[in-house]
Amino acid sequence: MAKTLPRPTESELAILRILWRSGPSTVRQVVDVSDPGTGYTTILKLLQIMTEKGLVERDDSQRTHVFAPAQPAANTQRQLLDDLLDRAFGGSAQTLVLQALSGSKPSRQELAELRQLLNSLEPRP
Amino acid sequence: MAKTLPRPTESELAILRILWRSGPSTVRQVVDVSDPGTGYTTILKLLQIMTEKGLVERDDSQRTHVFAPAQPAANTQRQLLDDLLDRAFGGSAQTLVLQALSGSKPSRQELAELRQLLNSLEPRP
DNA sequence: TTGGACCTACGAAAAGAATCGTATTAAACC
DNA sequence: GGTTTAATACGATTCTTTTCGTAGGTCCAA
Repeated sequence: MAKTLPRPTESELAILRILWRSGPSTVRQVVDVSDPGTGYTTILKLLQIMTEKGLVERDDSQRTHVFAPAQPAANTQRQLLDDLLDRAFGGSAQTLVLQALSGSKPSRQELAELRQLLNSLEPRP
Repeated sequence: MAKTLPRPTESELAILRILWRSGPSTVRQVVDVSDPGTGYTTILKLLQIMTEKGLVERDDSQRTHVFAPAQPAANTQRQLLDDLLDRAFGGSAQTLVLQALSGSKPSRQELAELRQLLNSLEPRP
């Protein structure tokens, strides 16, 4: 069963974003694409903590360990979204969607895709 | 000009939610609808901090002060949404919207409103 | 006019995050 | 073999957030 992981903190999320994009990475690799000025041991420590929390999985079969996200991006994103929904939007997904849409200037292309999504969601009799 | 306020912390947001729902309130009133077990001075202190940050406005013309949100809910929600968008979704509003929609089961009514919104967003020739 | 109820201010402890210095170990190189 | 290079582990420090105790002021009722 997929037990629910703790919500990643701000810096943890920054690292997860990198891992999602780059795939399994060593500390060095993460450092290389992180905000310049971030110390090596800082990121190492974070990855250690994240391993304890279960947010990432560590392959230590080689001397240089390799870290990978424990969950696909979509899962975590979903979790964060639900979370924000609860905390700030009173649980109304609609309000959230409206805000997201009304702010961005979606292209015609995006609008079309959204229409299609709406259609697919329409409850069919 | 409306300078941008700092992002509210978790507990600050909890209080904002109450103020958005109840309107301007005294400390006592906030306490009464907060999680039971939360101390009076805890909430008072939070409101003081929030006042400093500019998140709420305080009317101290009476002995018992009254606190009101500095921004309408929509503004802050918008800010939080943009923020999450950046931090977790790589800035793609569409991905976010898709996740939000595909998870909830929007009612026919909601779908209709969304369609209408889409129409209003359609770039007119 | 004093005692109790209720308010705000303030400081500080406790808990959680983020950052880094230092120690130690392992590999690689000469 | 011994030195340099590069990795992990760990503790300490700093910063932020949360929580609350205590002190001091104001109002009102007995």
